[in-house]
Amino acid sequence: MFLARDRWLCNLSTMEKPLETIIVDSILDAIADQRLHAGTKLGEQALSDLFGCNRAHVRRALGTLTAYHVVDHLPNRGAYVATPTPQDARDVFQARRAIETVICRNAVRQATSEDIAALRVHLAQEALARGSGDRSAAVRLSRGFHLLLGQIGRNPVLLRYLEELTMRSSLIIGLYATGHGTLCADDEHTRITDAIEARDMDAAQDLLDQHLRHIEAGIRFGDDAPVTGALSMALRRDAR
Amino acid sequence: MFLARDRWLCNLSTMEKPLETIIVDSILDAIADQRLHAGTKLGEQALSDLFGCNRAHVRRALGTLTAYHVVDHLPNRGAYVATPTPQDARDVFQARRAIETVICRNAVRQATSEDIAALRVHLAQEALARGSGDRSAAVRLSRGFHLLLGQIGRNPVLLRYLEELTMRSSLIIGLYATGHGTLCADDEHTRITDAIEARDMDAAQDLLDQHLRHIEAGIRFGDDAPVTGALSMALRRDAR
DNA sequence: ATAACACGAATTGTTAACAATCAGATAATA
DNA sequence: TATTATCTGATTGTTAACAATTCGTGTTAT
Repeated sequence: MFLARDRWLCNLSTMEKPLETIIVDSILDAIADQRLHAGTKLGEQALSDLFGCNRAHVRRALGTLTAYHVVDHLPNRGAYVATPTPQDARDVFQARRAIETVICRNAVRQATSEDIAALRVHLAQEALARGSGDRSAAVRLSRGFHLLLGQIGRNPVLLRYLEELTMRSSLIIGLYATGHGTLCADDEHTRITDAIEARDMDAAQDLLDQHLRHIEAGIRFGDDAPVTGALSMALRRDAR
Repeated sequence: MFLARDRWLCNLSTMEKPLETIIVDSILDAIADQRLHAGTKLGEQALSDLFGCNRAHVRRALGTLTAYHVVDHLPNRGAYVATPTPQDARDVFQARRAIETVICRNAVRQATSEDIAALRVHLAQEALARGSGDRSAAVRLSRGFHLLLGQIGRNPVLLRYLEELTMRSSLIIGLYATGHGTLCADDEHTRITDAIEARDMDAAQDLLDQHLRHIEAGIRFGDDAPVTGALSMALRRDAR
């Protein structure tokens, strides 16, 4: 039984992403960068115009985003960027601890020297973004560190869940973040990398668990003011 | 901001499920019951005829099943029931251990007496199905035990992942199961329930972890013979 | 006999038109 | 004035027709 792998490899050379993927990633990036705020309506016509494509494509993209629980789909009313409740936030972070601790142990077990090097490069980028005060890049790179860990862990199932959970975390942090405290986790990433390089499984796991608890502790619940942002403005990725 | 909850409650009285959900659940049940085997083609026209509906509905249903990783979607070729590799199986079971151990601790912490009673009822049903030699019911109820545990844990995020993972597990067991050994876990369910009732968190977690390892150990890799089954025959749920 | 090729049938992917539903505004009534 | 009813524009949901690709079969050439 032959899969369509040759076709994928062929397309990889030209990097022609399928249209739906482009839409999904654009919206996901906009949410991660907090250019799209919770509660923003994602109209089908508006998105069709923005991406110059058919409404059916937008519809499928919104479907997968709904499956990610990153947008809420209200029947006959349309799709809106999800507004996670405080309870949602607790559930998401508990799930992250459950999944990322295992990912972390996998990473310690299987990290190659190239993987460690990639982590160091990423840490440097994080430090750079931090130094230049680019909050948007800092958020994206912070998420990227966890995703990189997930790739090193080499369990696609856990990696996929991690992608979804970090995405929802971005939304949550965007909603409830206190001005500081939520992003001051730079040295924690460094310490986790050190533990991985030292092959200290328990230490790495503990550090990651504590790291996630710190992030969660930096969230202020209570006043939920879902700020509605403009759609076309948020989706242009000039700032990148 | 008002959600469409009233509408849902209204529809709950008449139990009018949305069409797509019916299709998804039918296929999922057929896979869980092993009436649909790995590799079976899920043609859009065939499904449209079977469910007497539009092809677009089938298309969406197949899309969500693809998101579940329960069917593989090959561009321009159609949808097939997924054929998990041995590596997939290992990844899935590692993810299950990561998630279900946390679910189990939640269950110990939050189980009410009604929850315990529900577990006991379920155990009785399992014993009954086992006694009558109904393998299909045994598989479904075995999965149901884990899902019930997930509901008691009261973390919707973890519960959703568990639903997907148990579904994929059904596929895996259907593919690689040795005749016996994979279903002889009845008393393990009982012992887990006992530990939950005794509020012994560590014991419950250990029992569940060992339970999952036993299931995984009962899988024979090596000879993958994806048996293709007939579609219309598999989807009729007379045997239920 | 086997491999390569071509053609037709069947299946998937895309698009646009149509129907149904909802939000907001306007008007009517107590 | 506040409330309800109705109407209109806009948005979502559905359907069917059309285009593109693939699969199986039969043919031909080596």
